[in-house]
Amino acid sequence: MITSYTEENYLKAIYHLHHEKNASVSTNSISESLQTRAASVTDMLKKLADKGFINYAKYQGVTLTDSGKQKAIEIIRKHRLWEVFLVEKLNFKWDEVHDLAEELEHINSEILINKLDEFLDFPKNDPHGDPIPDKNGVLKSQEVLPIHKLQIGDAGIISGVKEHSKGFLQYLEKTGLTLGETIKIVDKIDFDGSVIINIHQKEQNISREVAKNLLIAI
Amino acid sequence: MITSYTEENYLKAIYHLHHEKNASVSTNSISESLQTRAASVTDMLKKLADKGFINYAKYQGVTLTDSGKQKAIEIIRKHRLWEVFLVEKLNFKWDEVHDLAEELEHINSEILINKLDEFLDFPKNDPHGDPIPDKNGVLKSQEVLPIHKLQIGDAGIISGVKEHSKGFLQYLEKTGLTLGETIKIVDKIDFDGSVIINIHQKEQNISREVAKNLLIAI
DNA sequence: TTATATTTTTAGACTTATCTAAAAATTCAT
DNA sequence: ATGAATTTTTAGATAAGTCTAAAAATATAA
Repeated sequence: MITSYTEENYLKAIYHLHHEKNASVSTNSISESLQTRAASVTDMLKKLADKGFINYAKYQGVTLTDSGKQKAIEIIRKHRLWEVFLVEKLNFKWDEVHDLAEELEHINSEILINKLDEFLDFPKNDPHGDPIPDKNGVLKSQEVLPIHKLQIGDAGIISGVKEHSKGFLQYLEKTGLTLGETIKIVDKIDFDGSVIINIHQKEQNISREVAKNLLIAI
Repeated sequence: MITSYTEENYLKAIYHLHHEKNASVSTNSISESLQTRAASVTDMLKKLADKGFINYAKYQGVTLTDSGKQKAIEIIRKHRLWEVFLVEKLNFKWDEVHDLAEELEHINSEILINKLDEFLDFPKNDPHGDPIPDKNGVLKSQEVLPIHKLQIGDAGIISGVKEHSKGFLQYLEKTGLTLGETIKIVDKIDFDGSVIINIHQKEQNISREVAKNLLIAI
């Protein structure tokens, strides 16, 4: 079943929203995520249901069918492989690649993406630490937790972000909180939710916001 | 001025048609080249004229304005750089890359394409021998002639094709007529327009059709 | 040079993805 | 559990790019 650029963006958004809240996805949440009016979302949901990509009943929110899930994972695979290409081969910074990958992910060729995968030496994660599905759509999810869920004394490696905005990524870069660094929780401040971590043999304070969006593999 | 995917295809088509016949481009020739009805072409020509990309007067055919020419050359630059990438880095064959480049050429980022150019080490020609415009839109056209315009005794290097169809490129590949090979004209047969050339120290007969579409630098 | 053929344009319609405004369904709070 | 707030859907409209059918302009040929 052929999918348009737009349909692909809806499927991807539904996939991500489902994994954020682990529940059926509401019209409004899609509307917000795609910056599109709810009325337009409803129209598209009907279309995607007709094509068999989602389970949709009026007013009940949606879930992806198997074929919808597969499509979404294909697009995510393409997005993340292009991001690796842009950072590793073309020397883009990790905060510059999202929008470009957003366009490249819609180029439609299985051969192309598999050859790109090979050229990049079958990377397991994209520049933000997110796992890359393999050519069969298998996505191995690593055990990660946001910093604010760790206990004092816990240690681990920075291995992903929950928030992908340019601003956040640039902040992390500037303060040395980059993928692969080892950190340890020194203290958690109840008052404002901030966390004191040890990184590079020094103590560093991290705000609640950052702690919630920085993922650690233990 | 922003251009849609479709507008870009029209501009590119007009550019190529103009360089084929060296005259103003007719509605019907665009219609045929894009596989779109003439009525639709007329609509689009009005739009492109409004945007300042073409000179258009009813029934008179069109020419590109400076800004239209610039847009067209940008797209051609992107198309040809992506073709080099696909062949040199991803190991596609020269007859497999056209359709993919046709999609990739519409990805809109000057930084991306300049970084790609650098990554590929600033190639001068694409895998079919066509020259790649530089980042300022300067396109240096090499002195090339189709084989059927050469005289007996002339020699040169195969450096491009006029016809880009898969079938033709595969035929050339199979018979060893690839870019960079040196050839010499041994004889020209008036009867059927075929040409006998010397290549790899052997004589080889080439049909009129092939002779017309294989370009030699002398 | 006038009739015929060809090319190009106009007119009106369709599809996709979007919008606004208003109606309907659901959820929430008292 | 019922009235208010929120969410979702319906109805009708718009823009981009395409189409067919028919009219108008241009080119060609006797």
